[in-house]
Amino acid sequence: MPHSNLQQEIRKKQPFDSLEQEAILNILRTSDIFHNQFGRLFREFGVTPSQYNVLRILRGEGKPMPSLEIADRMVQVVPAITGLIDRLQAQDFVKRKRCTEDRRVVFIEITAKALALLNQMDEPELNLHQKLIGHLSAEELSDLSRLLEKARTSLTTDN
Amino acid sequence: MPHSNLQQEIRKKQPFDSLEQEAILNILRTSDIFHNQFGRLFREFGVTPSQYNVLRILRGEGKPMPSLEIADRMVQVVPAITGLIDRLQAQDFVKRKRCTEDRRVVFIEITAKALALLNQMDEPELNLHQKLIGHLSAEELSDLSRLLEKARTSLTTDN
DNA sequence: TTACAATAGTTTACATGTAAAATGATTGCT
DNA sequence: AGCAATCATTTTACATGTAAACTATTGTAA
Repeated sequence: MPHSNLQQEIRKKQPFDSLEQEAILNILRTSDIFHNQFGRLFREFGVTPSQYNVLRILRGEGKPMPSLEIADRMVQVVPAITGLIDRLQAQDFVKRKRCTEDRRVVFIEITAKALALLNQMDEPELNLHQKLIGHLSAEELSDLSRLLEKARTSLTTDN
Repeated sequence: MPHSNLQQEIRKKQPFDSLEQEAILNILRTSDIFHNQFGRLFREFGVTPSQYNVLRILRGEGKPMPSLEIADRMVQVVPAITGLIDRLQAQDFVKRKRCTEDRRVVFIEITAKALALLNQMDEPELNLHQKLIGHLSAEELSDLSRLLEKARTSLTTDN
């Protein structure tokens, strides 16, 4: 019989090579599944996860931001941000404003339309958070975040 | 001062709305970063993470598999598997074989060339696992896997 | 001041993930 | 036997993620 739930889920015949491999596959798989769930919710409101992410960053910042600074807060590679902003602009969710002091910089500003949409999405999103991991205790959630943050330290420090 | 490391990383001004939100963002972000790291490693060998994933599933199974069964073990939505197999076939990493009994089914078989490539990649991949989360103790890794598996139970049971 | 490096963003090319609809084959039912 | 439902897979259309190369602008140094 399989040792772990993940091993059953992916019908893996052999046990995992290591605890490290198992943990990493668990991270990737859980993320894929959750990302998919959020994608379905967001689609009902006409936006993709990445678009929603950009809008949340802009709302959180409270003022226009250079586009590369937005990209920087996402894991995202630089060139992808351009098309993302293009589509948000086409939907009237953001405006581009060339900076007068440094004409290389493009400031991105969120629109009232987008803020209204986000406002409408806040509760459904909160509900999905609860649905997905509301069954974990506060201690488990804290442990989970702590372990994931520790996992990332191998990369955030150097490299 | 920010309460969590994640809050610093994404330069979020406000604390998280909830432990649930923080945990979910930690899962998504860690996964993105790790996925990116594996992508870079795999690219050195000429394959993408998804392609590598398919080949690993085929090697693990030990015999040809229907394409939808491969898709099923990945989180992947069905239609994406077609193009994925197309490109693997173009690189001589898999062969398509129409099943004679049920002509709807296409069996996918891994080639010796792909097995040789996988063999060559085993050690580098193991090293990357170590590099990424080798600094977590065995207990931490077990806890992490256990918590992530528990997180997924909200979806694997029903829905 | 001119030459060159560094920055901010965009374009291009290609692989992927998602949904909806189409194709071809097989099964179940009358 | 005939035909609708089902199944495995593919096609199409669009948004995203990644790398490499390119443009415009700014900073720096000889």
